[in-house]
Amino acid sequence: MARIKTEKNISRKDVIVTKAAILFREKGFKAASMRDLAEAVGVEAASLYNHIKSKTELLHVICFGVANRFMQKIDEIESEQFTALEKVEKLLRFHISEMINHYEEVYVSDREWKHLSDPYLSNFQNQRRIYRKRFAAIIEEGIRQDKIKKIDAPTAVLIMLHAISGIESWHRSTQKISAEALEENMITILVGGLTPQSS
Amino acid sequence: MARIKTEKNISRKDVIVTKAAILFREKGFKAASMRDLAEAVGVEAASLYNHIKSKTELLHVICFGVANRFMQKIDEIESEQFTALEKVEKLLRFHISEMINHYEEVYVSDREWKHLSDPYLSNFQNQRRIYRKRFAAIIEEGIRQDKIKKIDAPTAVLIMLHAISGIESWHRSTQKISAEALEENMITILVGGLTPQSS
DNA sequence: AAATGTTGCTAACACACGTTAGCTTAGTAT
DNA sequence: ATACTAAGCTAACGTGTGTTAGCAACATTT
Repeated sequence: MARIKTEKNISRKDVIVTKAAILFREKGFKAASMRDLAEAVGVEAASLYNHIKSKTELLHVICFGVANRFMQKIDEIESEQFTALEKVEKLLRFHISEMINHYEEVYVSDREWKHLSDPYLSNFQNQRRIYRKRFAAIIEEGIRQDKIKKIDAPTAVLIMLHAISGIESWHRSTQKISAEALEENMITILVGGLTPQSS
Repeated sequence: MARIKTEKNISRKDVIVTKAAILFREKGFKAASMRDLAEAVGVEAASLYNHIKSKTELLHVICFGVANRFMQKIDEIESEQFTALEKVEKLLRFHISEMINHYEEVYVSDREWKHLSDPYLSNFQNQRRIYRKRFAAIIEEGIRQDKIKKIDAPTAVLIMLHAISGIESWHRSTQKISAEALEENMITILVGGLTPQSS
């Protein structure tokens, strides 16, 4: 009888969620089976149900865990006294570090949220829409103050968020540059693309 | 008995592939069933197999169709006499217009290629790797000529390709700006992020 | 009109999936 | 030691999946 190993302050459910994120990332939510997950955890499939309600619950936990962290961060940044451009940069750096350090969860939340079922699905989509609007509002503030190029703010948000999700490729790459170098390069290109001095 | 409607020069297989791309985009490859596809085409599931070999064949056709168009374009651009920055811009504009005009196929090729099976899978991954290296080489050429900022070229490629895949969100958005405006905004931000005058 | 290939249908297969029921064993508290 | 809960196991369920076999209807050529 194989027990799920736990350390202090880490419940068996947490272990399952973490392994699920890895699996969902590499195979996709639909293609990853509970039997796959069970094997990764070192247990029979049915045993998982002593700790979780359903496969979809795992997706809920992952997606909303990530979404909440981003919401909390934008709350924090909005309430502080920075220029619009500094706020954008701080937000970008947070996105980058989340993508680097919580790769699996962020990736899954980004790509697999479609498979949420409906009370959760529309909730998630709402949060996402609101987040992007708040991000766009910061950029528009910068435009009004002539600190950011006169561009379409929602488009800029869209570019940045997706650009950052490209870290996925970096993660799997064999010849990686360092995480710090990656972050600086991204900031250079993305913030550089916003500031008006250029061409 | 419901026949698949065809127009001139469009085979029944083409009709199926096109509908499959739409379905794979909105539900994901694994979640879209052959019965779903059959319904979309207006036929029974088994009848599809008079035109195609397997579900995976549909994914092959979609993915390699897209990949080949990009390969052909980069061949063309490399062989012409432009500055590195012009080449980058041309490539970006091609990506953008492909994403706008062949949304479903490009999106599926981008997100669902993982579900290819192995002779095709590694082939596809190879093509992708090569394409990105060639793109990066163009950027490095620009850096050597001091026309592009001293950044890590593979990172720049990664940012741009993923940024463009963000057009997905634009496509589903209700209050869209025009396709032309979208293209100009993206070029402004992305090319602006490369050129050295900024900050 | 006959013959032939094309395209569809129904029925069914084998299999993988998420999940439940019922039971056993391991750990914890009394 | 005893009782209780937590966590595992085996077996099995119902359902949905991709796909095949065999047959009927249509379209096209002879």
